[in-house]
Amino acid sequence: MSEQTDTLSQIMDVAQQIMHVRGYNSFSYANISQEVGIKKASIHYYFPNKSDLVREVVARHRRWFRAELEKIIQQTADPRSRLELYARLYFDAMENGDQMCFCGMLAADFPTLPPDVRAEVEGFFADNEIWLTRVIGEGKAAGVLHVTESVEIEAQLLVSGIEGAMLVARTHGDVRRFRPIVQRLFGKLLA
Amino acid sequence: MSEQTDTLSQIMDVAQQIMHVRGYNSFSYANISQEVGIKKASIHYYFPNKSDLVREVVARHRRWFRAELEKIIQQTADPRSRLELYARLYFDAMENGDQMCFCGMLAADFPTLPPDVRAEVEGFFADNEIWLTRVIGEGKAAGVLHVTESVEIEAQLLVSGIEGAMLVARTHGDVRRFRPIVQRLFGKLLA
DNA sequence: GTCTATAAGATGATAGAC
DNA sequence: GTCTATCATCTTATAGAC
Repeated sequence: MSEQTDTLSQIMDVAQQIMHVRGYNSFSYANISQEVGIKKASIHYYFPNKSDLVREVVARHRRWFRAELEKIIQQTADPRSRLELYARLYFDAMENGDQMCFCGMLAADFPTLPPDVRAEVEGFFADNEIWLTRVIGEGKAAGVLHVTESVEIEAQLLVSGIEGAMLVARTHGDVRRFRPIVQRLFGKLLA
Repeated sequence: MSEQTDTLSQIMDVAQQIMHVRGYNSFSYANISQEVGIKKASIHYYFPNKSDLVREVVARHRRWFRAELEKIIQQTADPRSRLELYARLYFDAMENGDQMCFCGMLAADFPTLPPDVRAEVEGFFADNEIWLTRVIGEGKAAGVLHVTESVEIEAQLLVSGIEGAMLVARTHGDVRRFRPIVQRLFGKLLA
């Protein structure tokens, strides 16, 4: 049951870990080689080229995140609680040592990404926006959320605010700045 | 009066232009060499190493942006108008073809930046936040802005929201998404 | 100031042995 | 599957001629 993680997964894990901090353009096969303990050439056996590796890593992350969103739907039917659990997803990540959203990092590298990787990164944000649009729409209909204008714009603002708060907080070297900003962002909707 | 731009300025201009799109780690002396029409070695005459060049470019951008903020202060005393002109600064940049904030781009590269460059990038966001804190504070005191809690958090939310809106909009390949999100962001304050 | 020449290292990627 | 060996290319940077 608790079998040793296979090489393929290890490569993907390390790739994600390094990319999460340094971005697409400053992580290399040499970095992975060192961390995993295999030679560069062996990585090419699993992933012929860099875009294959990165595409798979982003797609996996996207699937994981979508599953988290689905868990929230199962957990509670209240739109307000759903939004709170959504925000907690990001709070937890930041408090676990993340200093950025993995896909937010790749968004910055967007012009230099291979096309198939770009599609996955865009998809991640689309997943977020679609889910939030649904939840906010239901909250508006039920009269439990304070939404005056477009539900879509409201959803996009939440995603933007979260991503920007991470990006800027890191330049100040203080991830604790993240939480109060995001709480204020959601507060206007929950007020 | 209209003397040909000197080589030093040309190097800085091209460096900023490329970095603005591709970030710190995927622009090179070779790129600049090609655009400006001088050899790589000549760039080192002006800027001994890459961090010197980038630090100067970011510092120059920061000075320019601070001057823009000062212009707004001179132009109107009304906090609401000042916020509108501040937002217009970013709207104009986006409509002029920018797809990201120059310092937002470097914020993503933060862990890989030389220390002196980091300080300038952080300074840019600090400049924004300090200016907004002042304007929002005055608007709150005058009773012309809708601020219920911390003025500082409100200022930080505006900066975060703007930066994130650019970052996410670009992944969707549609800069037109930027304006309505930012209008909504400011709308909650101006309502 | 600008050039040629060159360095030492990293990059993604391939061929072929074991 | 993993390795050694090798590749062409790119990276920042320096020495020294003009």
